Amino acid sequence: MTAVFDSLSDPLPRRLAAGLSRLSVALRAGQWRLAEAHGLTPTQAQALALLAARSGAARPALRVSDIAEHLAITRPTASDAVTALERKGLIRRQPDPRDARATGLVLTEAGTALAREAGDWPATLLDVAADLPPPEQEALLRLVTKLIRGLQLRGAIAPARMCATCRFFRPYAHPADAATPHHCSFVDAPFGDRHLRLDCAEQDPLPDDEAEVVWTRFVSGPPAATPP
Amino acid sequence: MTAVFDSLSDPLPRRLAAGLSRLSVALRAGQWRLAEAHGLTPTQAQALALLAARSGAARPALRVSDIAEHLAITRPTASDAVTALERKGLIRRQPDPRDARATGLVLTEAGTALAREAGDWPATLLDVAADLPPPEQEALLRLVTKLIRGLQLRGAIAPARMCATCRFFRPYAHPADAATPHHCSFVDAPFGDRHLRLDCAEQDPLPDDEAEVVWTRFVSGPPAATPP
DNA sequence: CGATTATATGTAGGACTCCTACTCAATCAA
DNA sequence: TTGATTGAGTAGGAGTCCTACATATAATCG
Repeated sequence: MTAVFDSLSDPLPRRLAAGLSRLSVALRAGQWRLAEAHGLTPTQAQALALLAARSGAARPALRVSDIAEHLAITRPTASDAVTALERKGLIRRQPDPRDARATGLVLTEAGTALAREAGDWPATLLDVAADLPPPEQEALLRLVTKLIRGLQLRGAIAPARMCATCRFFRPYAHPADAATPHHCSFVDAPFGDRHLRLDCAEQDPLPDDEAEVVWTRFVSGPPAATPP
Repeated sequence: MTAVFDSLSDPLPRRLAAGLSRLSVALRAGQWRLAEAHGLTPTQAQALALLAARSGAARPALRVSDIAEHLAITRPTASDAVTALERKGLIRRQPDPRDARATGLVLTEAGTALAREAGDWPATLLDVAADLPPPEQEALLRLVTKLIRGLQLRGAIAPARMCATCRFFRPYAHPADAATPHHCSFVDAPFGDRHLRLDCAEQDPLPDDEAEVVWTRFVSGPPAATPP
């Protein structure tokens, strides 16, 4: 069972961290190139993309502290980035009707247009991901979902609007259908692991205790076939 | 085969990139906390860790440009970080005997000690990785290996000293042994996916064409059982 | 040998990141 | 109404990260 290498090697989690860190280096470098081509910095581009993803006529405008939380930076740093975006004419600050202390952030037209181009992902990363066989893409998505959930539970990351903790998510509602075993009761349609979302606009988060239940059902995999 | 969600969703590679980006955000934030606790910045800590990992009495000292390449930053930025580390007494610059233009970077004793503490990974990330069931850790390591290889082939990342492109790597040399199907001819021992390394000190890279052959054998999985 | 050309590093300057500590105004709770 | 909390911003400082440019050495080619 145990092999020579078990005592020779770093523990697996440590090597995983190292690997993810290597990916992170490449990702950050790619974001620099991409953002820079549009006169932005990675932080600005991420903030712009976040605003674009979360802007809806019906939803309240994001605030500076939302940006800070989502990018895991301090509020002053987020404030810096927002100031830069405002100076570049990509966003506007407007008073928040709900709270006179707060400032809502809204995209200008120029900002909306730029978010579409600069908010994308480095082409290299997309290419590499696309080169994986589809089943492995699916497996990776599921693993990444787990990691994000773990980070979220430990408070290391802002809550993601993911299927796995959504009110509309019914894991393995169609156990007989291997391709699309889950069900989304928002659009009322079956879907599979390959459709799992990490930032769905329609997501409605469950309270922690209920989320835990749904999550457990999701990670446990399909229920065993019922004996006759 | 196709479901409603196939047309509703972002393509899977795009969602994967988004997910990896979320992990990257958390990782970078964690690196800030960790490095800061030791009076460093993430870049400085990464440079220090790199020097610690690659320092061997027998090996030539790393140079500034090696740091820049590995961290995917420009040489001036790497030069800045190295200057800061030198000012803090953690490394020394010494003339390179092979090339009078170059500067070799060596850790001081203080630097060696600090690299051990500050060069580690954020505890949160290690915990989250360790919480995955071991088979999933193994699967993730294999997937991350593939992504890194892909980034490397596209020149987006410095060559990693990974098993999968090493002269001593014999993928599926023991096809009958599911737990440790590979073989490392450096230590002359069998090992499995869970032992795959991404930065092995003993790695000896194969030339591109031979690496391609070994890589293909690795990603193809175990050979089909021989018919009787 | 001497004149390129390439390489390794470093400097300069500027925009931005990122932090802590602080101010200010609005809100909430007692 | 007083006092604590919250959202935003400022101030100041070290560091990141870039593009250009400067300097020295090395390799190459007549």
